[in-house]
Amino acid sequence: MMQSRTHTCGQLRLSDAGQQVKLVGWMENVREVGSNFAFVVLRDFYGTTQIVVETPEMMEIISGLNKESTISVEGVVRERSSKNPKLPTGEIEVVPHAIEVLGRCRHNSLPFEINRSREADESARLKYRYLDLRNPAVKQNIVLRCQVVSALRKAMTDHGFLEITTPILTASSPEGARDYLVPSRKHPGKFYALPQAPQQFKQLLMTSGFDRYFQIAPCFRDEDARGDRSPGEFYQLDMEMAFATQDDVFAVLEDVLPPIFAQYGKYNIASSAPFRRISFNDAMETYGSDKPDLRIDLTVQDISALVQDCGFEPFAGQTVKAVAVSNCKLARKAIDQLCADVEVQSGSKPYWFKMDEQGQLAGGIAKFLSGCKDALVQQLGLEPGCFVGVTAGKKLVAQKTAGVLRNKLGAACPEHMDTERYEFCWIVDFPMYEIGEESGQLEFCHNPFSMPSGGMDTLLKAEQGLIDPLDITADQYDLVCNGVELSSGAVRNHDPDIMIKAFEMVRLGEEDVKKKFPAMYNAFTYGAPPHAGIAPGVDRMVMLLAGEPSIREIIPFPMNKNAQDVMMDAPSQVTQAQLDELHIAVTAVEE
RNA sequence: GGCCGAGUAGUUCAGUUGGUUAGAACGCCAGCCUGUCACGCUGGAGGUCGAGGGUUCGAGCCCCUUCUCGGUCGCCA
Repeated sequence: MMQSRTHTCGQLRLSDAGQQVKLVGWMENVREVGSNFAFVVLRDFYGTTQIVVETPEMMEIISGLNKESTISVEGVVRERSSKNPKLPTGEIEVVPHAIEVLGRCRHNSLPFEINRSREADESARLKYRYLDLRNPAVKQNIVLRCQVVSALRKAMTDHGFLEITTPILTASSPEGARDYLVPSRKHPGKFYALPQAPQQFKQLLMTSGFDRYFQIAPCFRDEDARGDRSPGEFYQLDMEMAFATQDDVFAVLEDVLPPIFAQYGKYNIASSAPFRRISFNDAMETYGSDKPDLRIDLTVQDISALVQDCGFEPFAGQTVKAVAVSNCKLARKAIDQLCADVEVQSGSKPYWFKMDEQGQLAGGIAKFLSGCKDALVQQLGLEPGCFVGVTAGKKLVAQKTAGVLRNKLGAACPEHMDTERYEFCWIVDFPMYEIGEESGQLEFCHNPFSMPSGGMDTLLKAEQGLIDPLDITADQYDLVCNGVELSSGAVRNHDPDIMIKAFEMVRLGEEDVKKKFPAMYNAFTYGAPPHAGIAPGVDRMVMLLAGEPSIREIIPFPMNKNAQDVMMDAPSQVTQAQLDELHIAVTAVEE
């Protein structure tokens, strides 16, 4: 029976000198100095400790081993004759009298060097994720994730929320993202679906009388990946509150999140309650985005009226937006690169000009603007050294391009962006309906669960033509932090009559509501509480806290961009027998 | 699915106007080294230049096709 370790590799200090100890871990490095003398770096989860091998017997064991083998070391702690102040354990070393090989590493060269794995090819990292995770810098993000999840659980529990798990095998939902389907063995031709979110279950819990629910909920959506969106599966801090308003939901997160962000974040400053509230329309108008990064002090201004007729063809009859940057030190080359980046990301070309030190408009499109210089100077508050980025197009295009431009300018001009903090805001008053691009008709803008602001009255007025359906807002909100959409939430529509009316606006009716959400609709006819909720993305929160640009850095075992697990080889082929049992005929199999 | 970028040694990369035997660093192997800690020194092995086709006397480099990975847009109630 193996005796347990007495200490971890991060534990021993000078005060332990003279002690008999047993350490276990991975052989991270061996530095041979002379033929019978070597330093071994032993690493475990907690740290590293130097082992000094001084005898031929110990040397023989060590020299026959590849790096990354696991060993146990029994020996005596000794003060180093040459200390390393960079290491917590740098004042001591362990002199072994027994070394046991626990798990020999059979490979004398690894796919990448453990401590430099972050520089390695990402496919290799994902295939050998278990090696990648040995890198303390990689592992630390996963530790952070655990700490954050734990802190969230505690905070939610402290606020009186119950964590309730909801089914993973459930029914396909007709709205939203593409479902992951699971074939049913007992019911030929029928399928379960993995939940895109526990949306309907949590609303049913409210109807059941649970007052405050939360869950660190796995969600599954078969949609393409992004840098900040993992394909397939992700986790949400899903929550819902009965008899609650928008303000009640805001109050909970304004209480829960800032301390966690300040404690676990890369930056230790987070906005305090109450977070700024910005209407969707204002956000689009002022920041060119429904997820504005408030760390950037630049805003978007409308200069359509001033420049539409200036003779510059792309401005004619279009909405024109400007982002003015005072005291801008960007070189011409940097400006060109920035504009190119904006065009790639937004799909629309930005323009620019600046005011030189003599107070003249210069560069870019300046020559078209001589006729409206005074008006521009006044509206944009131009002074010598100002750079002005300009976007044009249909209103939404001009806004969104200006939003991208604003972000790029913020990143390029440090004096206009304080990166070292977490700036939260709520985006509120989202439109309930929009004109669908394909259908050309009125459609739900976001989700049909949200309560139209003003309830039945608003819908009736719209029906009577007293208000434009496009002006109807929903009691729906987003939580945004540093330009990242952390979450969507809403006051739910708990009234079957208002639900039907909301559906009628988009040419659907009671039958459609019943068909799409049978359990929820029926449940609401038995007396439902008004309720509201939200579901911040756990992965994105951890990403922000870790300061990582890729979501894969904060997921223990991430899939690649094409939704493959290259380590486990998923998705993979299955046997014909499995398919037969599930009543599935695969028509085309590629190998 | 569209657009952009990348693919050269185990790893990270360089490779000029198309021209001799494709280089460096790290890692690996061998030797030397008794206080290293990114140990050092000397030497060595290691390449289908993602794949296929084409142009050329000659292709890592130019052209076409294709595959893979990443970014971005579409998509994500």
